[in-house]
Amino acid sequence: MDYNFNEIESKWQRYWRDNHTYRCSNVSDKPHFYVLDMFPYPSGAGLHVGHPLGYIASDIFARYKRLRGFNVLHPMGYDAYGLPAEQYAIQTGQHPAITTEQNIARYREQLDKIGFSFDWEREVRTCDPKYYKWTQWTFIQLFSHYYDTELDKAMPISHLVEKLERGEETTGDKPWSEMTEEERQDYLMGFRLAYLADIPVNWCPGLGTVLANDEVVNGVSVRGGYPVERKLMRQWSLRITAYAQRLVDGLEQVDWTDSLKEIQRNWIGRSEGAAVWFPLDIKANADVLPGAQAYITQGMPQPVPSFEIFTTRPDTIYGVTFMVLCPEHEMIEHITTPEQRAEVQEYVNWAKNRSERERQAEVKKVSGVFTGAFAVNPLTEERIPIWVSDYVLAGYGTGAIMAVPAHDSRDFAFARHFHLPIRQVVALDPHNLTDPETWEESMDAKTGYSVNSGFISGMKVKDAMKAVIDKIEEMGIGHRTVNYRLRDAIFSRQRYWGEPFPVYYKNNRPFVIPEECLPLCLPEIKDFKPTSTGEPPLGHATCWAWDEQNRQVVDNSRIDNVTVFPLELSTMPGFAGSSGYYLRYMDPRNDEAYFSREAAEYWQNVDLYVGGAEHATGHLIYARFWNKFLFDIGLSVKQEPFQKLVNQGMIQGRSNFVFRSKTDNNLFISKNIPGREENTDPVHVDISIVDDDVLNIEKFRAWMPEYANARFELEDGKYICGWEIEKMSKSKYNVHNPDDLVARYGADTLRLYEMFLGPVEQSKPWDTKGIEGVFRFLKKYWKLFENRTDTPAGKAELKILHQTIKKITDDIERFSFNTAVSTFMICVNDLTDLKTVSTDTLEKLSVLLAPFAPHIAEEVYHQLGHDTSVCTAQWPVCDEQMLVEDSFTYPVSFNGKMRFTLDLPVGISQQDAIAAVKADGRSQKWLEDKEPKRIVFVPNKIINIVV
RNA sequence: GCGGAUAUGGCGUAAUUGGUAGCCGCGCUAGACUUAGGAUCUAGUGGCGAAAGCCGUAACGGUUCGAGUCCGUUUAUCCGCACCA
Repeated sequence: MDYNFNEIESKWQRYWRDNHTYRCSNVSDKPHFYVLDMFPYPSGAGLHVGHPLGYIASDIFARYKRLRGFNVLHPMGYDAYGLPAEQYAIQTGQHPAITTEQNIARYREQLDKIGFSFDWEREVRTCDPKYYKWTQWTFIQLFSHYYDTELDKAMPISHLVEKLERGEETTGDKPWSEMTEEERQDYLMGFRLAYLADIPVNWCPGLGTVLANDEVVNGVSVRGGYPVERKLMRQWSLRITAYAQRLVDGLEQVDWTDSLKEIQRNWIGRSEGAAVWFPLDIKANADVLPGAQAYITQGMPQPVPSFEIFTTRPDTIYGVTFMVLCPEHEMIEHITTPEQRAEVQEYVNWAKNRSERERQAEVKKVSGVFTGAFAVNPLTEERIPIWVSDYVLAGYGTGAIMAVPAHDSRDFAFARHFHLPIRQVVALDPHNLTDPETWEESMDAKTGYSVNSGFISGMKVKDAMKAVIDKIEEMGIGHRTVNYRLRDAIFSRQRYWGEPFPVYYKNNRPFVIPEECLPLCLPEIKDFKPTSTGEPPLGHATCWAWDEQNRQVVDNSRIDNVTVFPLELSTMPGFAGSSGYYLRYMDPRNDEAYFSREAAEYWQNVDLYVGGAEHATGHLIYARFWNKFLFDIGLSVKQEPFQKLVNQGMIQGRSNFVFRSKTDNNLFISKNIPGREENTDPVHVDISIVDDDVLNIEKFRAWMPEYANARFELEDGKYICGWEIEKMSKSKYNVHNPDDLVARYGADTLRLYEMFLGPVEQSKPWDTKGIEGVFRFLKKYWKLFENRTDTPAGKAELKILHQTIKKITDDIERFSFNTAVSTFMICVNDLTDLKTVSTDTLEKLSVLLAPFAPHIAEEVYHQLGHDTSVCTAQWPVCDEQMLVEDSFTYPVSFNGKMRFTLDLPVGISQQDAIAAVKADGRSQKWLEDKEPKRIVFVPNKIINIVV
């Protein structure tokens, strides 16, 4: 009988479902293991062959761990909130919930065909109220906590209030006791981990929403590619910056690739340095001081208005020749001299109205303006001019810098452009200085010695840094500090299809609804566009007000701002739902809590997380932050959520193009015809109507109406298409669908082939050609099984089996699934050479193969007489005795060059081995009767003789 | 510009971690079986050479008895960040 994968696969998929084979319990004596995939956003395009790559790898590992006796949690769910379904709703009016539901059904159907071992009873969907109840709950907790820098953890906001009441903590301008209730609320808002504030945001008019930093690349939105502008808006944010240090430190604990850790470190961008106060030169600025009086810094030795700068190079403070403020700096208007006012005003306005994209595109252009004001270098008491320029960013440090043009390339370019002085204060050779005015570039490296620098002259850069910081701390004009590039995460989206905020507004101030009233369900609306007044889509909801007394959502008409208040109109961003889903899988049906303490204690954290590296600065940072917060408030039991992380590579597509004439829309010119390049434009063509880059002309004409009358200029009677490796996408017509491959070769072949393509971590273009090879392997395995014998295995057979057990086990542990598939092929080839194979060997082999090709393994296992699933079998153990050799074939080399091989008994001594080499006739040619100068003998490795 | 990674036959890749480079598969060549196609099977397949042999892991150099593997310099490709003071 032939290998009938269709029958086998549908039979066992049904069996696994009916028998709940992959159901996983939270109660078990077995050791636990948690294997997680990044849950997908169910897009309308369905799965292509790239999506299952990571799922197959994690499925193999999960199945392997089960066979090794672990209780394995291997769940799957859907990241169901997202922009595409909502954009589709705007275009068609179809409710995103319906679109999402349909897409999920399609995903599930496709996933089921591949034979994954997910415990579907634990499925979660981020758009399910039973799930997002806990997303909202976490938001309430974030709102009700602040970061206590002394305890270095999140604490209830009431803890801060108590400290303020006891006077252990001071508020600055106005004491807590004198504040009104509203002033107190506003003050506390500056500490809450989820807070509302006017902040510059990435506003995307094309999508009608704000976006987080990781959702914007090169000034345009990741989704849709619309331009993004800077805008000041009142928005919810998460104070992720409070966790910056812990997010850096935590990277030491986890088993991730160095490159991914490095990406996160860069994103967090920790830099050590100093904060220094530069006082204004009061004499020079006499006429501009009045408004600046408000900037007298607390704790300064003299009550002089000053501004704070941040520097990583305190050692260069003697080289400061000017200061620069960012255009948004609030002190500009108070210090600018009347003569400079018009010019400064104009510059600030120009900078403000520049789009983010323009600013980034013109980074190399130097611009700026002098304020007319001067500051005093606190160490040299020198008078230094204050400038404004947009190369200083408002969002980093204090938005003000001390410029050291000799040792900072940006300051250097600025100084050159405006003819400001450049003073060298660091030199590799202190006795051999050159005139900085002749330099072509600044000397930025943190090496060498300080020069022209008062008390630090002659010190090494590193020592000088420390000395300067010590000095400014002693003088009370600054201190040692750490700055992070990481920004707080903007948490509001002016969108419909997301989690509603459990927030209502009383006197314009936000209040959270009581936890017991969750979930606050997303209201129905008919129009998914922003309202005519520019409010988010939830502005269309008619029943979206909070009755404080009766604790329920009521009709908008009842809003009186006494007992009934308006609810928040923004919704949460995509990362809200995905930041804690891995925890919910541990206890997904719990209605009393996010997840029980027992479940968390049992599963701890994710042992193996598989997914794409594109989430490095998004999901993988947010989830770590989320988890650390839940750890602080006693829910999560581990600081780091994902112990080991494997990034699967991206499967790219190979697109085909036809070349359409620029002058004649119906004419297509074959690739290699001279002049084709100048006279045509490439147009994507569906890869299914191209074979080996040769276009099927009939199918092309039938493909789309606009091509019905296409004419062609052929070469050798064929139309040759162009090709390119691109991202696999529906719009590029280069998608390979897993369903087609499953129908043609079966799921087991698809699984094996995806693994066989190469290391899981590597990106590569999809190429279906080689799939026949693994299909052939399964057919050979099946044939082997049909020709089995009941006689016990011989020595040769046992050796092959145990070699395979050893190698496969090792390959899986190393996550090297491509070599594992090769190992299987070698094994089956070797066994085929033996003519017959024992049932015992086949049974063990079926267990080894079960993680990779579960359907055929299950069929073989059952036909060999088992009535339980191969998933519950025991992983075979390698009997090392079987692999012991009595002789080893030594490569014998002379002067490092291999000359011949020699079979010698295992365990032979060096003396005997050398004697054997000398006795061998072939060695005479190389020895030439000379005594060897040196002999290298590595048992079971090599014999090398140096003559 | 800064940071990270990668580089091996016509192609995807492998190499017990410093010990016979090219396993396994695709493709290709020849043959067997078939009316034919498909499927299957056998043999061959890094380059040069009739052969012995020589050369060969992006390039150059180094360490070593021995380097794809370790070190240095360079080149190319991919990814991340990008006025972050």
